Amino acid sequence: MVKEAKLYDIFELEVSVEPYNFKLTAQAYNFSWWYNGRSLIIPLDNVLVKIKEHDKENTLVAEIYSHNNVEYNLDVIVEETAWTLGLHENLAEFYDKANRDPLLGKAAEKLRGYHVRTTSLWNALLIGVCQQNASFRQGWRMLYEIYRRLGQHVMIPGYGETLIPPQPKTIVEKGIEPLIEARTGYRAQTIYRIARFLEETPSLPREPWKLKQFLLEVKGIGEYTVRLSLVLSKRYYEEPPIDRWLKEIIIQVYGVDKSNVEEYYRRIWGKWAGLAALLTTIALDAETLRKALARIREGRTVPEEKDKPTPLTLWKYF
DNA sequence: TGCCAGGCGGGGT
DNA sequence: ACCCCGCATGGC
Repeated sequence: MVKEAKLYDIFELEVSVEPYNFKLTAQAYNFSWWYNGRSLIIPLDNVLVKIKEHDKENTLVAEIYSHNNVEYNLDVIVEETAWTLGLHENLAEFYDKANRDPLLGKAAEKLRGYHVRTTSLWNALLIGVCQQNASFRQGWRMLYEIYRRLGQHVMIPGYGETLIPPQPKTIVEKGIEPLIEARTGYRAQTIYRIARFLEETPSLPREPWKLKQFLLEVKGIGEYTVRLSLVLSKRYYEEPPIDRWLKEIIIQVYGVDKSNVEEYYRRIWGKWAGLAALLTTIALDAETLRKALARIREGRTVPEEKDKPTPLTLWKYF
């Protein structure tokens, strides 16, 4: 039985940073539950926020929905929505730098204005774990199966079916079996441990570097997963998530020795390293390493039209 | 059909 | 600070 959400409130948001591209921000690494080509759904703690572009330039219109009677503070919802979309984040310096980069130069033009659309730390960790030792497509399928089985399906008028993603509490209650059924393999144990850890830890450190040390205590969370999760949930870009895939790309593109990859990458990107890493996956359609390297050699370093899911078209398939 | 994929931990040296 | 292996699963 799928519940229907009701409209509670409407507000507008001004896009005051330049560059900013709503479409790219909304569609990248998203599922059809939360993006349909026009509207973006952001599931917040108690409500669902539906956002689309206004006829007026640099303006977004947002509607607040809920499937049960909730109390909420409008100011808090507005602030959380603006944070999720990165409406106060100025990436002009990043895109200017990226324009001059041999790998990201072309993509920086096409994707200019893309911002990280943040998600909760818990969701970000889930994304990271599903990417472990799997292809992009396998990882996102796992995530899709987890959400589909354990999330709460809700109808939004004028949108269709959306989903409130499962919280750690749900995972703890239902145990690892649904995670195994979602074909997560040995990652199921890690996901379960993360859920229990977050349930049992009442307050986490605010500073990213300290938070990182906490999270690394959980068996199954390593450097890559924790860094990616901090990029996706906190916009903490200082420490780039470099996996086997990006490492080999860096070695070949910049001609650095394998022992200096991270040091080099952090030197050229500075405080934008994590964002550059993420943009690289979008630029190359998250192709597996062999194909990604071939595309770089051919100079095809911008997203292409595909008949299969890519970071920008995931929402058309799942 | 055995590899291998956007990792990780545990074990070695 | 390295190197190596096993690990669920799915796709060549």
